[in-house]
Amino acid sequence: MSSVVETGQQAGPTSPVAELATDEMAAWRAFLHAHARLVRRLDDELQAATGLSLAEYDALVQLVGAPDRRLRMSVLAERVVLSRSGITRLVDRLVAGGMVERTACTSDARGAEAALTPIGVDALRGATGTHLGGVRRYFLNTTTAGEQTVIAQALDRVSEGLGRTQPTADLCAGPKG
Amino acid sequence: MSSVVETGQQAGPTSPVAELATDEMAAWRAFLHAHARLVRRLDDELQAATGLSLAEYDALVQLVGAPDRRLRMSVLAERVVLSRSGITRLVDRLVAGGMVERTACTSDARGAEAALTPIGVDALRGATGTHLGGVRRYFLNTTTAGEQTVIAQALDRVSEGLGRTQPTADLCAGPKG
DNA sequence: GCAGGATGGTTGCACCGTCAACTACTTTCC
DNA sequence: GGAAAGTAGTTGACGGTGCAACCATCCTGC
Repeated sequence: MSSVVETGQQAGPTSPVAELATDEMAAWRAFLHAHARLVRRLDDELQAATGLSLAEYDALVQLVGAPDRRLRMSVLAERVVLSRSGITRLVDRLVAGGMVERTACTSDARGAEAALTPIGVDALRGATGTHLGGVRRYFLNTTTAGEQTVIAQALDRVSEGLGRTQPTADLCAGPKG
Repeated sequence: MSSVVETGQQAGPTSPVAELATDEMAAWRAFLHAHARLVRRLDDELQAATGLSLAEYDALVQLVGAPDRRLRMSVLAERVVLSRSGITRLVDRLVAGGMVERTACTSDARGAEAALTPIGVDALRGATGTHLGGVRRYFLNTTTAGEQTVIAQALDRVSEGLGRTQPTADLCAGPKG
């Protein structure tokens, strides 16, 4: 994929995006592209089959795997990669659907916890088939086990790095002090 | 690895989605997670530095690489993985910023084209440094060349499959339909 | 050349997620 | 103990995106 860039009839001293065509960038663009399509498809299918969005499903998965099937709001937010307000709203929806209960945190009166209900467990169970089927069909069946291992390792490392690094702060005096 | 989805029952504290923990699913989860974090970071940095969102930047990149630096709306939509209405609005924003012009399509009066303006080229050139720097810092520097190659190949294959397959309709048709 | 159906693009509306501001509580430090 | 600072979560305002409806144009068959 490097249909990008050539055409440089105006490309003064430097073509503005020459580097986009490199192999490295191919990986990046493949990543972005595959994600967009994959998530769209999976989300559509899940929504059609169960009414759940991918994010909601993800939250249920996190909860079912948590001790006592409950998680602090902020922990859940971190796990599903959502802002605090985002998780508030997502949990609102799950609560409205009876899949989750919001309870006060015993050890910290500021805190709230989201707890999976039996309805939530059922919903998750129902959605899991659809979801895993989709992941398998569109992702796992198209890639080899070896590739999957590489992807998992490499991308975990990427996430790791991002979790800890600050925005750009010490590099260029970016936003967010 | 064993069964996949039969998820029959959820005995006691055991989760009904045990399969989510398999190696394959690890790849999928790493993929989702890395994407969420990476895109968030990159988008924030680009926005802070240039006022452009990642999607807008992507659209500019597509345009600069197109013949005559112009593209039909629908083609642009396909390339940046946006719906038709989404691309209409994105182009609206770029037009408002003077980076793009919307022109009628000479060969098809229904059609519209988005054409990059000199301002758009400048904006793109300015944004490219920030963007590539971010991609390099958070993605390329954290992964090896070999991993990048695997990722590019595997994920291109995934996109390929998704581009052609219809939603859930023809599961059997395979990625060639 | 015209009716009827396909296709390209925009608009109305609803949804989801963010940021900033706010409340309520906890922790720190004097 | 109490003020100040920090943290957890919610809310309001807002922006971006998709879907469905819509209009304009193109294409097909007669």
